Amino acid sequence: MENRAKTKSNLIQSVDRALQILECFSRENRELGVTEISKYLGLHKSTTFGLLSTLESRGYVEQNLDNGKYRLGLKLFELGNLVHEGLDLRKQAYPFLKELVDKYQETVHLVVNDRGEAVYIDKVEGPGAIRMYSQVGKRPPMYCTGVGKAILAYMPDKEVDRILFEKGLRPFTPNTITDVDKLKAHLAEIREQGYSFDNEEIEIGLRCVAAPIKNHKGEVIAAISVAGPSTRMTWEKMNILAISVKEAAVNISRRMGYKGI
Amino acid sequence: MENRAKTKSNLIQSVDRALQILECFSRENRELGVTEISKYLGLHKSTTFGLLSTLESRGYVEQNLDNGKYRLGLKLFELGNLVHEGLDLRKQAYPFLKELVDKYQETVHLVVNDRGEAVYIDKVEGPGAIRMYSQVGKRPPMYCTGVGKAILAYMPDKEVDRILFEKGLRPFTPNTITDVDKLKAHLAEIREQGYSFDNEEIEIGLRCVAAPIKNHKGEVIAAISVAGPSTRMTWEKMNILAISVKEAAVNISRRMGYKGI
DNA sequence: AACATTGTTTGATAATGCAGAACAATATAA
DNA sequence: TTATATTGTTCTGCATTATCAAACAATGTT
Repeated sequence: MENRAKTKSNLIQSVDRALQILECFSRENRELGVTEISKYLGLHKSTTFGLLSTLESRGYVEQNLDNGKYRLGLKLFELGNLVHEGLDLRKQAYPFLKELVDKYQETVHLVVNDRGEAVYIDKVEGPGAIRMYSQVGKRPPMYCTGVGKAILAYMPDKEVDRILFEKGLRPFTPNTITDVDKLKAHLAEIREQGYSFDNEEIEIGLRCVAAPIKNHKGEVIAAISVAGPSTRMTWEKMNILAISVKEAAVNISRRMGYKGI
Repeated sequence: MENRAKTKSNLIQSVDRALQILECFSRENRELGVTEISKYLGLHKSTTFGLLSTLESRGYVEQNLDNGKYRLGLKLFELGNLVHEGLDLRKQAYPFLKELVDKYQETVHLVVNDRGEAVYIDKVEGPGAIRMYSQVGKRPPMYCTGVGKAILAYMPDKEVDRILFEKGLRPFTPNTITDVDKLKAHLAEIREQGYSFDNEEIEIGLRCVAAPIKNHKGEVIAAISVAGPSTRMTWEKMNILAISVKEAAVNISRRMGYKGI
């Protein structure tokens, strides 16, 4: 339609800083003070205060009047919900996730690719007492999770390089693949098989099987996985799961308009 | 702790505008173009573009490459989830419960609807020696308690039927409503008033006033009540309480993201 | 009672965001 | 097809605006 080739980043400083402030908050740090934030971002206290005040006036943060600290506000909840609803991938995928859980009694995840990062957008938990701990909205690493590798495997080589360089290849366990070339060979294998395993690469005792979901253009936009404790996830089960997970992923891809196999 | 008396709004223009952009999007307008937004907000096209680019660079909006339009991004989903988790009802409700106790010197309860059953999840006890005996975690009957009736009143008719059939309508006192049609008429009345009374329906000598709490979707997820011995809970006091309890419930609902009145 | 640390306010300075116009690419109309 | 309108994007100079620094007020700590 138009000239859609964005050039160099011409960002608006104050806006970028305000957004950075929002991203300071996390599960571990639900409440932060002005000084705390300004130290973290390297901004002056008064600058931070101005940004916070603006965010506050529109409900993106709110202040705890007991201690003066700030926390994320309800406006974000509202907008987040809007996004959540719009993710029709989620709607389309849900019945297939449910089916997998019912069949294998293990937790199933749905993850999307957000500019090189994976984001959990849904999960259906299995009945077992020993469960994989995960939270919707979280961003797991790409190179050492089933879903992440399933997504990486279908990316252009250049983008894979960029992501791996940016994030690094920290070893979470002895099984984590930390060598770029080894990982790339592994990704090629995944691409050929159409599914990926995570064999305790991010956490000892956790295995999963994942498969990529494609959109109408055939681009990999997401992935699903079935995850569980290694005790239950035997290799026999993993191989059976591979077929089922791949099948479910293909079905979801079709729902998203994918015309391929 | 600090000087917490904010004066005049000294907002940062560009940040405020960026936030305004986010708020342009809605269920009806999931995708908007640069020109569209700039017209709506009365900004210059290039200004809007700069703001959008900054928002995009951090994932707060994303572009539909097919038509160049923008939509809300996954970062908002991520942050919204964070807010959602932090919003546990109990934390939000507590100050309002405390306020009611301080004002009326009677025990206040917070109850959630757990798939058709009421569960006490918090209480703040009044100072009086004659107290209502209750335990957090307990599940009182729905049809003969103030909180239970406040929750029932907003359920789909079919679910009300199911619950009443499952649990039955055992008479605890001569005041217990044991007739289904009478109870349903009573629930309709509660729905109209926005609060419910318990007039010695579960125990002689115990009266209470309750009101429903709604979530962001307007669904009744919980209720609060002020309860005390009939000797102190005169009808005059009950009517005064009705207003206060309803008000507190509405305030808590807002904290839970409810946008209605 | 002295001190350190918070969030908040103010005002001077210059960096920064903004509008206008031009550009490129598409969609629509003739 | 050709012409026109409309889209998203880029560029640059000017003046508005965001920034920093320092001071303030109120609380928590020693």
